Amino acid sequence: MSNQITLKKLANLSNFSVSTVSKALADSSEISTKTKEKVKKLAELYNYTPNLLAKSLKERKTRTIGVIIPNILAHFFAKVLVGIEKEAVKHGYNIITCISDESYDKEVKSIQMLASGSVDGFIISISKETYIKENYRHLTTAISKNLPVLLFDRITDKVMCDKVIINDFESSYNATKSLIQSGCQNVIFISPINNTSVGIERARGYNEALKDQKVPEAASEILIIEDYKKFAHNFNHYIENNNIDGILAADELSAIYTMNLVIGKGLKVPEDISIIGFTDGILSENSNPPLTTIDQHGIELGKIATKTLIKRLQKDDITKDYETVTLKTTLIKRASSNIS
Amino acid sequence: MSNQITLKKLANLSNFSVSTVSKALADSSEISTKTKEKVKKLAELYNYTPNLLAKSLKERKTRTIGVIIPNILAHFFAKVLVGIEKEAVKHGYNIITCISDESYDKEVKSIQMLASGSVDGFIISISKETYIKENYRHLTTAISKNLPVLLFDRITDKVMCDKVIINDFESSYNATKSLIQSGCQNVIFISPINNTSVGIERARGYNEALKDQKVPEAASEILIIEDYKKFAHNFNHYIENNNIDGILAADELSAIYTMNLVIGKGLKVPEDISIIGFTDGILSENSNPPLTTIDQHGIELGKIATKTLIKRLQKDDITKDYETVTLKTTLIKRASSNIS
DNA sequence: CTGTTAGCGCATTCAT
DNA sequence: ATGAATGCGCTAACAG
Repeated sequence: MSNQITLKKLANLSNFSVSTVSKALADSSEISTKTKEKVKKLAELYNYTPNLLAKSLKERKTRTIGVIIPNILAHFFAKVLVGIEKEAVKHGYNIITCISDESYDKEVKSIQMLASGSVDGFIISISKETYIKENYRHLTTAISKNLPVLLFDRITDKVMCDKVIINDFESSYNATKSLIQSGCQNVIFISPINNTSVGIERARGYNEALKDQKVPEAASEILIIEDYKKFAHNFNHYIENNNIDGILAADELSAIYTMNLVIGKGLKVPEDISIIGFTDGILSENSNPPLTTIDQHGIELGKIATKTLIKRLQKDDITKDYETVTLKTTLIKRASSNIS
Repeated sequence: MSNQITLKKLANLSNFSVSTVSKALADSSEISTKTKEKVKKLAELYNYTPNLLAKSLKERKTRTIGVIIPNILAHFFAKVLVGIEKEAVKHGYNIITCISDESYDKEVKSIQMLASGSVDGFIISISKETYIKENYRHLTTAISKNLPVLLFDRITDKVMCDKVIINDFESSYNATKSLIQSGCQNVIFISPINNTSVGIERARGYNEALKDQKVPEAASEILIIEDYKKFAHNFNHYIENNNIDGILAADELSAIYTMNLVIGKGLKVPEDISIIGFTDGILSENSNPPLTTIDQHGIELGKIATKTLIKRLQKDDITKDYETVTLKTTLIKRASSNIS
């Protein structure tokens, strides 16, 4: 740490006691105006800033939020992080960010570490591996230690807490419906997030829409991406043998990646195949053709998540009246589809 | 904070004193094996984890690094952050991330806040606005408080500290040279980071290469991007009146954005115009055509920055033998250019 | 109005 | 081998 100026030093310099200095700086009504002025001037002069660690220890709260994100390179999560950071700063909170990298172990370790006094609560999106292990004890443990948890986007029913999500089912349902109404007969669904809550809901929306639209003998196929290289191989094969004219992808990268495969095959987008993706990120905006996409409003989501958590932090009883906020997405029409 | 289990509670439960428990858990040679066993078992049972805040306060170090980044939505910075986080965790450090959003005020405030006991040192990339204000006092102040600062990518001569950069001049020089050698006669340079150290070096590399290659009557033009919308307007105009056949862009987004403008004008890439960008990100890889780009090895850069800072943190005298690490970039040839 | 005292949770020096 | 006492920097109850 550092050669910091402390209350003690200020006390020595001013010939007041430590507590008087402390109160003076806090503008306590107990202290005379003269003393306050003197002390404040001195503090200014020496550029005093209170040691936040000591303050946190004393007050038993840190004004810091722990954020656990699966992958910062996905534009959606980066956007959410921007929103979280902005809103946190606005309320005088700091954030400590950990990247789980889709690993259960890293998620657990990060939470354990931060739960040892470093944060007042958590904002978390669950890693893929955690869904596979189906073990959410690290989350419930945190809550039982009085550290509120807010889950966003990738959530689970197994943990009782505040949640902020988007209307995944509906968004997916509507996008699929739009594709069909624009003339697509054979729409497939592509997902690299198959086992997350989000992936499941989006797949369900796709399936329901197909059912409701009753296209005779329509394709109904969900292609899972685990490894992009392998997927490219399989997809190229698939597209030769199947008469596809519409694709809904569960995230941004998979949409763009698939679009490039389609174009690479000599097919035209959207003339031969219409494509819609999720997340309105930098990729969708700048692809060629630009991608029709479902804007998840990541920054807004991050802000709301943070607001909700901070509200929770200010409550006495942390385990009551949990709320689940569901944000509405926006379909942004661009040249990769013909939907109206 | 929380209903944490503390040394004190463990002491009560075990009928040992706080200090004995503390020593036992630290495996001190002063304590008998039996006592150690008892205490450790109890600690395990109650899931004891030391309060890091108290530990930090006591030991006067936090094992936390403050990271200040201009914009997390730029893929390069996101990659660096991944590297920083990975390396930090590896050494038992946490990171607190602040996004300056290219604002001087936010940069200053973040550093002030974190300098009040929350971190042991900083990893920073300077905001655009800070370059304009030319005020780096917040950085030198941190250093004088014994909080080491490491600058990466966007650096300044005005602050003495460790630095990690890439060979911007050389990379830009070589890219320009490659374009010319591939047959380009009129190469322009496009930069949205005009007033940063990085932007200046890259522009210098471009200019030097033009000079050395001695193309007769070659174009030599640097287009600055401040607002993308305005730039689009100007560029469309520019390209109608100038016979351009090569573009070097100072970052990834500007490269892709410009490429789309070019294509929108009905020109072919790379047949009519070759394009090279900086940063090997998700955009370059998935654009159409894929972008020839200068890989800055962001993740690696982040790791090295973190390693360097941690090394510094372990030194006694923090103000000696500063080092500047310069990483070599890699030119990745893709279809947006014809370079060999 | 100001100062003394105590305590947040921990590590550590100094008794015993 | 164990425990008491001290202090990291701060706030706050209590005393004067």
